Amino acid sequence: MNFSTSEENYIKAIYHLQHSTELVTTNELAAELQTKAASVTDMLKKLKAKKILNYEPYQGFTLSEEGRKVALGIVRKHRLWEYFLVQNLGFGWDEVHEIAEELEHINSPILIEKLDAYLSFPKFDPHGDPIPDINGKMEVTKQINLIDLELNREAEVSAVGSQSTELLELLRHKNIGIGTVLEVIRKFSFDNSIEIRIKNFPPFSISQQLAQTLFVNPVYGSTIVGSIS
Amino acid sequence: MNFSTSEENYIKAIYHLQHSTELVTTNELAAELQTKAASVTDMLKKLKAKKILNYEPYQGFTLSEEGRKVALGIVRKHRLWEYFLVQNLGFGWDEVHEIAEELEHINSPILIEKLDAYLSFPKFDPHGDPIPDINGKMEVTKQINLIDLELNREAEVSAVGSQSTELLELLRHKNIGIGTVLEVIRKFSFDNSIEIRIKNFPPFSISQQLAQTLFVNPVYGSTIVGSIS
DNA sequence: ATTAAAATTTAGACAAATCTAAATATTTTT
DNA sequence: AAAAATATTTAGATTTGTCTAAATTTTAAT
Ligand SMILES: [Mn+2]
Ligand SMILES: [Mn+2]
Ligand SMILES: [Mn+2]
Ligand SMILES: [Mn+2]
Repeated sequence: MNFSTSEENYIKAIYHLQHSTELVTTNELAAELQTKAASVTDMLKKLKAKKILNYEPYQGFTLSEEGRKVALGIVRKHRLWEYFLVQNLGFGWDEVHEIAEELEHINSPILIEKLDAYLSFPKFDPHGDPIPDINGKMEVTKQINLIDLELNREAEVSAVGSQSTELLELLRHKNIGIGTVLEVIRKFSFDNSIEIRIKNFPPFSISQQLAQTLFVNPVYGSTIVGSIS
Repeated sequence: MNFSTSEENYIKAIYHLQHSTELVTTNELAAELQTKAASVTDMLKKLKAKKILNYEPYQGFTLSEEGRKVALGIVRKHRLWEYFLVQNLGFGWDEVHEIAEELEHINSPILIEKLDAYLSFPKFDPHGDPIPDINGKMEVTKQINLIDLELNREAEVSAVGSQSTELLELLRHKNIGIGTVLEVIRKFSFDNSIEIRIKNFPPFSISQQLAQTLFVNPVYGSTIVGSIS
């Protein structure tokens, strides 16, 4: 089965929304795609007819098994192209999302397999998100939100929770990227800001909003103040 | 000004048709795009309104100066992507046209400039066609049609006149590609077939139809039987 | 349990791109 | 120069994707 660019954008958006809330609602999807609820309803009917969706009027919806496979295929294309743009063409990680948003709709399975091989089968995109393989399988990372990282525990930034230009611009300014090793020095309850230190740099503080979009992997064996042995 | 995929396909097709006949006609364009004359007329009005076309009803049409620039931009994208697909991803030169037909519509000037640099600014695509630079300038080759090549004059295949799968499949079977050095041994007036020899291989003959789609550059200083000095 | 608010769907309209069939203009043949 | 053939345009319909406004359903509040 083939899908239009518009259908693909809906399918991918539903896939992403399902990660937070199991059952997706019409308004959520309309907000995500910056369109109107009525347009969403129209597309829901269409996708249900194509057996991509489990959907009953007024009851919310989820992707069918088939729909999930389609979504993973689009995510795979998106993230492989992003990897190519950053690693090969020299784009910054904050410049590639819009372009990948177009490239993900190029329809050529053989192209994607050759691209994947050319890139040596990368497992993560420039934002730390896992790239599904041709069967839809991808690495699961046991990453945690920076908010939940214990004090004085070194951790490596593994992913960011949004691709907005504004966020990526801020991260660039603060010299935080995928792979950055940092630790949390203090947490301030007044505004939930936290003070962090990047390895070999002076500490500085970041807002709660920023901390919430950062995901990290604690570095194995790093010093935990007060821990025994 | 921005253009839809459909508008871009029309603009590029008109550009290509103008190479053979200065003034393009509605039916020619309809045949080229495999659509109906009525659809073409609709689009002609639209493109004229956007000042892309010189067009008066019933009188044929040509691209305006602006239209030519737009066309060259699309051709540039198409050929750069083809070059990438063959040189970097390992596609055969007969497999890339359809994919480039999609990729040429990705809208990101910076992407194309970075791709061009990544490929080291190639001057010709895998079919021997010149790649316009960012200003629309491209190398002009003094290539001639194989039909017009004098006997026993070595020449290098520089371009093919069509990207049809059928043609490229036949060329592959006969081991003819861009860069192949060959000479014409005999011409048969019965069916206008010609006998050629690829360097270091036994001679064989090709049909008139095939010879007409091949363009060659005579090799400088090659032996011309019967020529003086 | 009603009422009010919010979410969702339906109805009807619109723009883009296409098509078929009919009308009109141009070119070619007699 | 008229008739026939061909090319092109117009008229009206269709599909896809979108929108606004109205109707309906669900959820939350009194
Ligand atoms: Mn997209
Ligand atoms: Mn990404
Ligand atoms: Mn195209
Ligand atoms: Mn080409």
